[in-house]
Amino acid sequence: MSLDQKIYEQRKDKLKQIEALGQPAYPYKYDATHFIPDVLAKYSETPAEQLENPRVEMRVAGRIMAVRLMGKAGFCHLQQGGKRLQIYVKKDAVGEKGFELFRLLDIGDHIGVRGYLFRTRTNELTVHVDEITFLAKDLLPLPEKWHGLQDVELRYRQRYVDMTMNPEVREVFVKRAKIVQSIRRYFDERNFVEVETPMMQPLAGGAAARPFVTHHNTLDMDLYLRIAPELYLKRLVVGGLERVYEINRNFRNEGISTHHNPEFTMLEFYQAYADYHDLMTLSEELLKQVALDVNGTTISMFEGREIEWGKFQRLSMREAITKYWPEEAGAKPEMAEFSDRAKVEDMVRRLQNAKVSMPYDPKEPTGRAIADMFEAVAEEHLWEPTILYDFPLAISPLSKNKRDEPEEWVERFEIYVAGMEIGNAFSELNDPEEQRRRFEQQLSERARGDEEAHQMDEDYIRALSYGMPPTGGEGIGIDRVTMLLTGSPSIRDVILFPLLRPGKHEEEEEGAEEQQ
RNA sequence: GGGCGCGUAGCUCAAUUGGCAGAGCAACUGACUCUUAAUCAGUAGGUUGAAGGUUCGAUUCCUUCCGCGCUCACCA
Repeated sequence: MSLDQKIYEQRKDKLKQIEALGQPAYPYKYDATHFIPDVLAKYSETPAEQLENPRVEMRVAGRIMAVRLMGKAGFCHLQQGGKRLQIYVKKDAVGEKGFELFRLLDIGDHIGVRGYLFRTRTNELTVHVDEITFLAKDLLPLPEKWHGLQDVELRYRQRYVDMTMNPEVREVFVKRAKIVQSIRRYFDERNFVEVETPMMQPLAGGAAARPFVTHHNTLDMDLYLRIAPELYLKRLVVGGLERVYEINRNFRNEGISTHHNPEFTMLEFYQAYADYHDLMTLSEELLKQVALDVNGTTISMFEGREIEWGKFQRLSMREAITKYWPEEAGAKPEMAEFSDRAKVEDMVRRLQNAKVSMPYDPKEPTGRAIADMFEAVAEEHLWEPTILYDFPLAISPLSKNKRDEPEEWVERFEIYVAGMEIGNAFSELNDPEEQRRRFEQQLSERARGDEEAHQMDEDYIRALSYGMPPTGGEGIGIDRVTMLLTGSPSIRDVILFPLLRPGKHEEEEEGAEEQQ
């Protein structure tokens, strides 16, 4: 028998003994009068004399996280809401049976206690218990009390243990909830309507990514998990929801890294009668507000460096390439050179000669080469919140042409913080005929082997043909914003149950199923 | 997918050049009515991720596989 099983059996036996004392093994409820974090907040400064007269009576519940038993009395720490409150259990106070129960408790058990607040000799706020109510047994041993659960894989697989042992994990997810709450409030206050659009789509559009495929049995049709809600949300703008937003999951069949999880949460919003300049202002205001709501300050720490959310820099893609152009690649390019294919090819060659690693395919459009140059040269330097604007048309099939340079450029920007892309926005293309040409261009990219190129979406073109007002649209990655605002270095630290390979246990079960 | 690293008791970690697989916590028994990583005395707990190879002898060296982490590529 393994140790785990042995402890499991021992504790089941203790549970029987607890029942024999007249306590139900799995009672239905406990009427607590106080919540432990509130008790700590309210009485942490109250001096001992003041707690004596009048006594602060209460019932509190929690999970036992530490036990110090000394013969006929003992101390425990009870954990609730990520905080711990000490309780003092004395045989004289809880009686023979009560103390018998106390001795049968293990670290990890849930109990409720009735008593009053006092301060110990070391001045720790403590509940003086006169009655213990058993609430639930922990049959499996919790990790070591001092180091907690460190194994990263186990932390993700058994998040319930991780959150019990590591209160800072709980904090991250509480903050994540606040981030979403803050975003909702921002848009609700501005008359945006929150909607939910299909996650299973016959065509996976609205972004450049490989989709997951699934199948509907009754209709006998393949469906794709959405890579973006974009095209559906714009159909809604056509239909008269002039301000609309959605916060939900996207699924992309791509690699997994510290910055990528196959399912991730995205905010997308569309505002009729706005262009990308309006969205730049909105984005700055939104992100500053969210930082304030969540952390109470516009400064957050990430990888040991400060991020100031109150101040954004704005750079065009061409400016960024020029600004961070490496010395080894020769003279910085002039603005005009970006419109000349031969000059752009020369820039790529100079970068590659300077040992800057970047992909380049001479058959691809000039615009893609420019975007790749940006990623190779500038992206990592964009630590302070940056609005990077004006993108090549070739990589932006859904954006409106830039009004003063319509041939090669579109009105699109991305938001970068700590070298990470967290947002993408543009003046939405609403000319159905131009949209059809863009899709056709994408189809030829697809034929060339680009699996991520956009597909033709006839119904979307039909929707645009009914007339979409001028509209600005934007997507913001909630997971990455959460990383930045909570100082979490990996996206897996801000996703409760990140995708992992099946563990040993699941593999065995799977094997058993296959044999049936 | 490529490169680097890791996997030892439930948890956190040791183990000299290849030479009897250990500690702390958790668990169990006992003592202890203000402890706080409680203390003290004792007990139990291992297919060293898996399979194979080299060797008198493998946690240690080699091969393959599995899982995880970091990193590069792709992506947001």
